[in-house]
Formats: sequence, structure tokens, C-alpha cells
Amino acid sequence: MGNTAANGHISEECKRHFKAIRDTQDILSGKWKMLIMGILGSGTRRYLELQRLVKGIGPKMLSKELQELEINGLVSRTVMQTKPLTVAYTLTDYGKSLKPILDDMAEWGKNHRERVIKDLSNQ
Amino acid sequence: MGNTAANGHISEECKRHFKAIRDTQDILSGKWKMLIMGILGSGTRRYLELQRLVKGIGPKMLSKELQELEINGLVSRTVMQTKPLTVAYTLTDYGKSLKPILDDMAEWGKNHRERVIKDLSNQ
DNA sequence: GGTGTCACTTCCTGCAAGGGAAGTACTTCC
DNA sequence: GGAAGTACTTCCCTTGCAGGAAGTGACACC
Repeated sequence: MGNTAANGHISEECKRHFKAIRDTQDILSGKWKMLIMGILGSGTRRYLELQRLVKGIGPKMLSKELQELEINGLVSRTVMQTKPLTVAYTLTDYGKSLKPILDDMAEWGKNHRERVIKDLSNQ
Repeated sequence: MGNTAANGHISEECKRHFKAIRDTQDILSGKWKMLIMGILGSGTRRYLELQRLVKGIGPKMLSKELQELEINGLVSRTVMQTKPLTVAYTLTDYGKSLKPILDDMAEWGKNHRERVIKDLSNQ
């Protein structure tokens, strides 16, 4: 990506790179999708289970976000024939392809938190 | 991360993982930060250069986003002593630590675009 | 001294993302 | 038959993110 044509112009390859970042961000847009994907990365969850894990989310938001993830093929919804009906949400194989990114984000976030704490105590 | 204690409880480690995703997302929050970071990942840029590269952004948004990135230590701002003053924005070393994530996002976005195009033609 | 460039800031405005509270439909248990 | 659990949906309302247009200040060129 280190290619500016000195005159300030930018290669098509570069533009595609930038657009692709925007595309990925759009698919994980909104306040909750990344977190939901991260949580589902640790295994299948039921609806209320998710609502408990995603602190602060309401039922409306949760179902909206899940629907959008399902539409994009990242998450699959399965109705389980249990005592009271339950619905299981799981990452699809395609959804799992985002796991490395989410894991990296988690890793970075942990380092960042440590860094901030260090800064505060060194200040 | 595959550790639910069967009773539905979740390890502290897991919770930290989820919080860390949220933290990273917050630092790259807003419509433009990820894209700006992606662009700066390809090299130092001046203010107006960025405004041209980030299609659709206005001067207000750009300076706001850059300020927030600077506050978080991801981007450094340098006033250059040129004919008309120019300002150079660069990723800090810390900002560069986000590059793998942004690159992965770009990679995923490219694959996704191909996938969507295939789906449309196969449909 | 007027025009141009660069790097912003300020003011006004609008809309969509998101929150709260309540309701619905189905089933099972007591 | 009423309560409770699961998985949602609907309605209403607010906030804040973000856009547009214009202004500012510094300097430089003609």
C-alpha cells in the first residue's frame, strides 16, 4: 500500500483497499454487531443468553442486529424443539472467517487497556 | 474462548475478551476513523490530501476525527514549515499496531465483494 | 491590495440510530 | 386458569452523529 505516485495520485489497488475497509465496517456497523460476533465466536447462544451477555442491549436492538447479521450470511438462526421454544444463534462458516479480525481486535483492546492503566499510574 | 460453564456462566477471561472488542471498536468509532487509519497506513498525508482521499468527508468531520485519533496516540500531527503552512498526519508506532487489523479488514472486504458479485450472477 | 492556498472552526440543521416501555404469541408448569 | 418463560414486535421519543455552508487567519504570490 505504500504507493503514492509522488504527484499525489493513488493507485486503483489502493482505492480498492480503502473501499474494502469501508465495506467490512458497514457489515459490522452499529453499536453491537462486532460484540455479538465476538460472543458468538465463543459458541452457539440462545436469544436470552445473548441479551444477558451483551450488557445494555434491549430486545429490539438485539433482534435487529441479529437479523442484519443473518441477512449477510454471518449468523444462522435455528429454532430448537425444546420445552419452551428456544432459538439458537451460531456463526456460519462465513461468519467464522471474521473471527481472526475480532480476536485481533480483542487482543489489541487488552493491550490498550494495559497501556492506558500504565499511563495513568506513570503520570 | 470456547468456555461456557455449562450452567450458562462465563469466565472472567471471556468477559475481558468481549470488553476488549468493545474498547477497540470505541477507539475506532465513528464513520471515518477506520478508513483514515487505513489510508494513513499507506503513508503520511497532509490535511487536504486526506480530505480528497476520504471521499465525502467534510473539513469539520476530518479535523474532529483526526483530533480524536491524536488524543488516543494513534496519529501524530506535525506542522511543516513549507510555503503555505501544511500539516502532516502520520501513524504513530502505536497506530501502526492497528495495521494488521485494518489490512485484514480490507482483505475480508475484498473477498466479500467478490462473493456478493458471484451470488448476484449465480442467482 | 486583491486573489489564492492551506488548515481549520463555527453555526445551523436534520435525520436516523438507538433507548424505554409495553404488548404479543406460544407453551408448559402448578 | 393463572403465572412464568422464551422470543420476539410495536410504538413513541430522544439524542447525538453528521452534513452544508460559510467564516477565519496566516502567509505568499502577482
